[in-house]
Amino acid sequence: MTEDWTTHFEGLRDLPADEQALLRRSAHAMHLPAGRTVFAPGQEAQTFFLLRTGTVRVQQQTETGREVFLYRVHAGESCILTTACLLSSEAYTAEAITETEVTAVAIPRAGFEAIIAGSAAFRRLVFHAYARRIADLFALIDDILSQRMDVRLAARLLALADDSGQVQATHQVLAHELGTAREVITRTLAEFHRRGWIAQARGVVRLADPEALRQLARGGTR
Amino acid sequence: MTEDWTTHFEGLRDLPADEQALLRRSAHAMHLPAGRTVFAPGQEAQTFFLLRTGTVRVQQQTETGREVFLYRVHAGESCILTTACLLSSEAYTAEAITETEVTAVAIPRAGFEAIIAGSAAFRRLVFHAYARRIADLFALIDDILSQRMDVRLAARLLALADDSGQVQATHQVLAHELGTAREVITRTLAEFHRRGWIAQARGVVRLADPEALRQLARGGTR
DNA sequence: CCCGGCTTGGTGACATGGTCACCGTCCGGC
DNA sequence: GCCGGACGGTGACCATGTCACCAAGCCGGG
Repeated sequence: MTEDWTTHFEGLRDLPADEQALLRRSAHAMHLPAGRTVFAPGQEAQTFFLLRTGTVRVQQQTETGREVFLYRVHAGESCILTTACLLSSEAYTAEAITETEVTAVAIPRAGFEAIIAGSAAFRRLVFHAYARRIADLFALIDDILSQRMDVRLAARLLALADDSGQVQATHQVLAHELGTAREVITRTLAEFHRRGWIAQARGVVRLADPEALRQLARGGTR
Repeated sequence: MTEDWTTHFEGLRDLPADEQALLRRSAHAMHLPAGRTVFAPGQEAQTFFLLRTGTVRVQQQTETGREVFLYRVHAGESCILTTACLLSSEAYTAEAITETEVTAVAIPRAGFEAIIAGSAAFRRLVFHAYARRIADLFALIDDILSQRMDVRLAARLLALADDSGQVQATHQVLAHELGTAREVITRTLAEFHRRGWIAQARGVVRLADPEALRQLARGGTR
């Protein structure tokens, strides 16, 4: 790894030269295809990751076999579950799967601990991510408890829509994202359709009245 | 603070003398009565806490005004939300309330950062707690999504029972702990009673058949 | 081209949980 | 003893989750 990848990560650019050198000595590049399992429940964390391109989905299996979407790791971020497991020497409780092709910087356990100890800036980078994700998790709990699938679905449709106002996703995928059943999505979309807010085709939802959806997502008024 | 309180915390006892001295210079004792707010949403974290005695309840308000119980901080522990907010300079998103009389060690922001930077053992103490709590949060999400109030209630009753198999709690309190409504608790307890698993009195639940409850809590078989 | 299997979506029946409204009972303070 | 508030019980109703089953489109093999 000869390239100076540290410049790709905000917060690492301004590191003192010796700390950047420490990073570069420990790290190596990683490349994964889409759909690959990054870690699975029960494994011990051995490597710290900084994502350069692509996205990774982190989800948990409940005892009843359901999959709960926890969060998504984007480019420039690290995975807090990995951080947690590395620092506490506990096994993973969730699984991570690449959603797209992924390139990342990998730092083995020993190197990670050395850098955490030696670099205040690196600590800040890691724990800022940590704190933000904790807030995300709280928001997720909030979201789950607030029920109201119509509100949650409206918000998710708006978030997933492309520039032309289309969402490329099957009911099944949407259900999975929101942690609910396909039938519920089907029913809720049917209701949206009755109101003229969306048009549907196989695997596609077209937002006909984004403003109405936005109002539902914001206000929660039905 | 002349007393050597560092011996009260596992993981701090074996600290090098200079790091212990650093700790003692920064810290001061705190004492709070029961029912006091420790922090509230929107506040900036200014002080790190290590709990010596008592318990603190951390909960979040949803937009709909509901309170979600997140976790409890026990003696010997620290509050991860505080750690997160201190390290990332973000405001609290939840509130903390003392459940009992509480004594704690308080370390102001500047001192905290100095110790984090200077002491590997202290880092380990803080981040172990951090990782464990993340796992707790995942378990909480799991718990919420698994539905089945009877299973969750059975588990909570067993956890809250004293030596004589009694739980001192009103239906309202139990509902609050599990993030549900009082009526649901009433209904579920009535069902447990019908099966002879518990006996009820005002403000008290006596576990008549803990084994049956344990089996429900474990197996999930109704 | 047809066939069969798979994916996607639609639907009704039912169980559970959350919410609302209202009531009876118990307890402690005055 | 009276009264207000806390506590518990109950029925009605709605939203969601689950199950079972079906229909329509898509695709690849023969």
